[in-house]
Amino acid sequence: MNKLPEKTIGRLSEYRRTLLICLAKGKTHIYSHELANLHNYTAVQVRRDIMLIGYSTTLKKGYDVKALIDVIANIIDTEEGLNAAIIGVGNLGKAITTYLNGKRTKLRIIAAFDTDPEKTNRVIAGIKCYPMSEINKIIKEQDIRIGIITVPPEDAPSVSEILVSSGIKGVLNYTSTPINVPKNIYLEEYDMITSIEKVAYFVKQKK
Amino acid sequence: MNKLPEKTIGRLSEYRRTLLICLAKGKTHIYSHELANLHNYTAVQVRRDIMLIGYSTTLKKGYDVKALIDVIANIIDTEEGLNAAIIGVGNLGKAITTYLNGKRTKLRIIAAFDTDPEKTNRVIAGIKCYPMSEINKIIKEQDIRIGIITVPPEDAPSVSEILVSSGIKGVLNYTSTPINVPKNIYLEEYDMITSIEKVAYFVKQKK
DNA sequence: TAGATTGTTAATCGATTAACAATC
DNA sequence: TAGATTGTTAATCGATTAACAATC
Repeated sequence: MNKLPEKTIGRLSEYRRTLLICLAKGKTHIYSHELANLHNYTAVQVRRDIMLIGYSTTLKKGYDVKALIDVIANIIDTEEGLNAAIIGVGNLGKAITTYLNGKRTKLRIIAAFDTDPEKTNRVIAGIKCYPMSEINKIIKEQDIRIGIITVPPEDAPSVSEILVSSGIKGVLNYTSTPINVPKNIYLEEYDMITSIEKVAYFVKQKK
Repeated sequence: MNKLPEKTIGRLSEYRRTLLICLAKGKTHIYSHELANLHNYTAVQVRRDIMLIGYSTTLKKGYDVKALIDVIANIIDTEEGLNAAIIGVGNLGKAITTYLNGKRTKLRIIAAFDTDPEKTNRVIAGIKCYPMSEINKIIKEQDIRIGIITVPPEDAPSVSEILVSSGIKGVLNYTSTPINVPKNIYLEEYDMITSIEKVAYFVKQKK
């Protein structure tokens, strides 16, 4: 499966979550238009995404929910799972950890880091919190591939550097400071202020 | 200023934050390529965005930081500011409230809602937390235009319905359940699981 | 069969980038 | 002036959608 568009990957992840819920409800098959409606996408969009991953159904009774889940899992997940660490144990760090580790996914947050001595060397939100100085060591020892940055904005660049030099492969930056990473490292940035300001702009337009 | 692309609005919001930091550092002018580098965009992208908002500089010494901030503010902000409410006072709800109200923006989260009687009728993260049953009343009384949903995923659809019927104009959905709103209401959805799974996919590809 | 559905190509739409004239 | 920078159009790239043949 070579080079699926980033947008498609995002939607596949969303489809899977919906499909798992359908499965839990005992639904065995789902039409492209059903899946589309659940996500406010079009049926064509859904069919095209599914085409791209090489799955198809012989029946005209929709896609096999279980089979589709498996195909998506094959694309997104690795068999052994993937370890992640969270850097910055504030409200957001705790929210993400609790949320992600609550789901049964192939992704696990297995370590947290913070500078605050009140927080380090304790178990918070179910995972061990280490002092910042140990990032490099722990990442290597515990084979952590993904780093999630939830520190105050001014610390983002330095944290990002440490992560990169520790050999991390993917970075999720939740601070408002944009960061730079080498091309071979995958970076995703998200800032809430931007989202909220976008909403504000469109609300303003509508008046 | 009619109908700027959504992507441009997002970037303008990001530029502004960077520009404010530049201003605080005493920087009065900034080149398109400087602003671009700070965000991993291209200089053309920056110039084009700025062109679209109708700002231009006579100098060849870069954009006037202060002037550009004002132009962006004119586009995104409303003079009186905009009130928002957060629905669901868990870790994520608290994180967003603290983060947003910490910044000096024209957006204020002025009310929180939760079903948990332990939380209601108290002040949490600096704002009053009301029981869910009062959403309609408070939204109208306090002229709240934006609703931010951070409840458990299964409650998202019902919360969204209440918000819509209370006359909200913009919704930010941070749960993993996609929701539907009428066309005249602006909706932005963000789910962390999807982001992290995207990172996971690309990390996997790179192996 | 008629109607509904899928899979896929081609057309369209939107966003980014290349190219370049104008200007300091 | 030469070099750097901006503003803007045109070209390109990528993503979505329209159209439709095939099939149950």
